[in-house]
Amino acid sequence: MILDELEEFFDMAPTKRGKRGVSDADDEDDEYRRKRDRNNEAVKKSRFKSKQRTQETFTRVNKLKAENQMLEEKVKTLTKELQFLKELFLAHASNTPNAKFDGIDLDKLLEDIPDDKK
Amino acid sequence: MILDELEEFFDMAPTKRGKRGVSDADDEDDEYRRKRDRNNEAVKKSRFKSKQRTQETFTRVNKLKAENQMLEEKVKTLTKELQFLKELFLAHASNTPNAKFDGIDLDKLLEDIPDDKK
DNA sequence: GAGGATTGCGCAATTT
DNA sequence: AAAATTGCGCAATCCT
Repeated sequence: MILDELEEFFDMAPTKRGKRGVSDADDEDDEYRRKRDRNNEAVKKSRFKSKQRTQETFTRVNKLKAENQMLEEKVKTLTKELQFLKELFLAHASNTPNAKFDGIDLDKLLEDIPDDKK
Repeated sequence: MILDELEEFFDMAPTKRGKRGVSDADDEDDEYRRKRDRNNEAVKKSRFKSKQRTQETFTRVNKLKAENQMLEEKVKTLTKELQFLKELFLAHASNTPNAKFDGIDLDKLLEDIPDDKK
């Protein structure tokens, strides 16, 4: 612990601990510095990317939420439209018995359509 | 810069710089330490929460994606069903002219339903 | 203004 | 060997 602080104070490379004095082998100190600097850059870069991804994920959520609402609305509309048609259909069938509809259980027919087309 | 390192080495509180020597006033050093420890805990806590939120956001995206697919499927099904009904309707109307349908533009009627119900 | 919460930054270990 | 990722601590700053 204290050694670490001393290393920092004297700008020594921790990996070279004990191999040399303070005044010589500055190449290795320099190399250590270069290494640290490169890593610091890499860290910044990595964290930036990470933040970007997080931000994109938030954006994604909002897009999906909007899309979802649109779809819900569409389903609602289609369902109403379908309901209206069914009622119109049944009303007509009951008022004007017709060969085309005789013997057809409209309710069942209409219910079955979606399953048939799945 | 160098002062900071010395402070670290001697475990001095930066805010108390110059107010005292190294050997006395350990209360303040202790206070500094306690402060740092509390902050370190707060940092851990905060980062944990941050990770939690990120994770939840990812989960949210997946849920929404699934929900979206379900809704798309439903829309597709309803649309097909509706299309089928319209065709059946039109076929019947053309085959058996009826007072109930006379003068009604079925295509227009069917198209207009959704707008009416919006 | 004290104290927790966030955030940027650097170090070092680990991963790729 | 080098870059990317990750945990961690410090300090500045934000927020309450």
